[in-house]
Amino acid sequence: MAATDRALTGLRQMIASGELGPGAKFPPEPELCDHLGVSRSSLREATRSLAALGVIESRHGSGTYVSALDPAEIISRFSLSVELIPLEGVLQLLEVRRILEAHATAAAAARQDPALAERLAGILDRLEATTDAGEIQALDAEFHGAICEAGGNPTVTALTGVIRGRGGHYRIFEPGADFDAIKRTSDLGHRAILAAISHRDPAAAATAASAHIAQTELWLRALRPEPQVELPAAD
Amino acid sequence: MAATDRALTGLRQMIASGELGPGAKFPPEPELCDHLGVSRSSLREATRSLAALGVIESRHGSGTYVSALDPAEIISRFSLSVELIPLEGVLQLLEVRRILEAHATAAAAARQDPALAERLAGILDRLEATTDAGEIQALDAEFHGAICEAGGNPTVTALTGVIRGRGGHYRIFEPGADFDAIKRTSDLGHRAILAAISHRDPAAAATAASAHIAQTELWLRALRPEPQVELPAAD
DNA sequence: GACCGTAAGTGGTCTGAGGACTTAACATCA
DNA sequence: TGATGTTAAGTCCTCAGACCACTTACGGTC
Repeated sequence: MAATDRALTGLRQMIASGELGPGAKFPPEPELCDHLGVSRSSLREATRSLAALGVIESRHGSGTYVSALDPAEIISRFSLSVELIPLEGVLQLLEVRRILEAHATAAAAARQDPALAERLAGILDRLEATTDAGEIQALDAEFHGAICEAGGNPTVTALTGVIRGRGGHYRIFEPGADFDAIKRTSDLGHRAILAAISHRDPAAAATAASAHIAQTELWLRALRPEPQVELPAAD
Repeated sequence: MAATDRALTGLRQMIASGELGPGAKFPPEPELCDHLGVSRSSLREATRSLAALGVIESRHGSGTYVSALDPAEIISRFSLSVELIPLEGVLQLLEVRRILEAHATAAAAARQDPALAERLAGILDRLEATTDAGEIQALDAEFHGAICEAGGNPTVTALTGVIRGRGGHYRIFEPGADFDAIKRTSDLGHRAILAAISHRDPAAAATAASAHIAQTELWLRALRPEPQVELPAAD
């Protein structure tokens, strides 16, 4: 087994075995090198790998620690890779978001929290009053994020957040030919979601959220058509 | 900005800008070091980070390449971190699996594919005939995996697969006090799912899948109770 | 008791060297 | 001509040593 893989396996094993729990501190690098039988370079490449995955954190001058191992935080790390996925993959991810967010929106509607409806109404008031692309994206994220949070599963909130962030890069809301129509449709979709939540109607909330995100998927397909399919290679 | 972060940002930028698409080859390390203004150590730590996230691949003796950037493959990389998440987080993830797999199972039921039902029946015949923990886990994964695949969204298949793999580590099916009762309930759940798919009843399929996974969540809670809550620290 | 400077501990970065693997060009032989 | 084995170039992998930057805690000073 290669040196870096040996180090990687060793570090993961230290966590998986329970030797080091969330927040625990690793021994200093020289000691770990000795223990794992690799050079400092290889050890550092292994720790970087785990840090990228959100499993450990290195703090300059302090030490290397096991992260909180919180699924929401780990999923957030995914944005580094999700942001590079091309359109075809983003559409697959948007279906995931649609399914999860429909569920979370229904759960939020079932919660009977007047404060939530009030907060959401305030966000929509601001959202409907602006035409700035960046502000639209931020308020949209705040709206959906608040709903997911009320849904009660932080993992779902993190996952939908990552996907929403990726979709936002396509900037559907740049002023252009169909800007007015798209913006109006989007605003209406948000109001439908809010109405369902205010009426404490989970089924309607799920339907409204699902329809709203499905609409986004259609816009993405229309605005950024897929590249030509490559000719099949003979092999 | 730190050296490794500079390299990381630079590498990601090369992909995000479209300069390098899926499968493209990066320049040799010395050239990249020059271009990014960092040493080879820092560059290599950056490439390791992106490799851990499934964004790039280094091939010994050949070169460094952009990965296929396929969301299913990228999600698979997640298993490295998900496998270390403690129970409380796993339960949050299992809810994600329940939601997604209910959806995928419904989609599979709507597909009207007799070959699928036949294949699933074969898997269940073998599953019901064994009491070996490892074999149960493998066949269970094959059953649910085949259904998700038929659902049509590879990203959903990958995500549910990663979560299922983590849950499997708890080995609910180790022979023990309640083994017979658990096994029988599980087998019945699988048959209910298959019946819904065979009858092309998406709603029933979603319900059956959801109930089956919810049952797994209950077993996990029961068999591996959460650790004691820590006393709140004064700060 | 509060503040500050110092020193030890620890991760971050750079340089240089040699090894291991892949790939393709080339020579050889049937 | 075609297949095969050899060679060399290209590239990533690993190691070692040195120095820098940051954090933390100790002890002194006011």
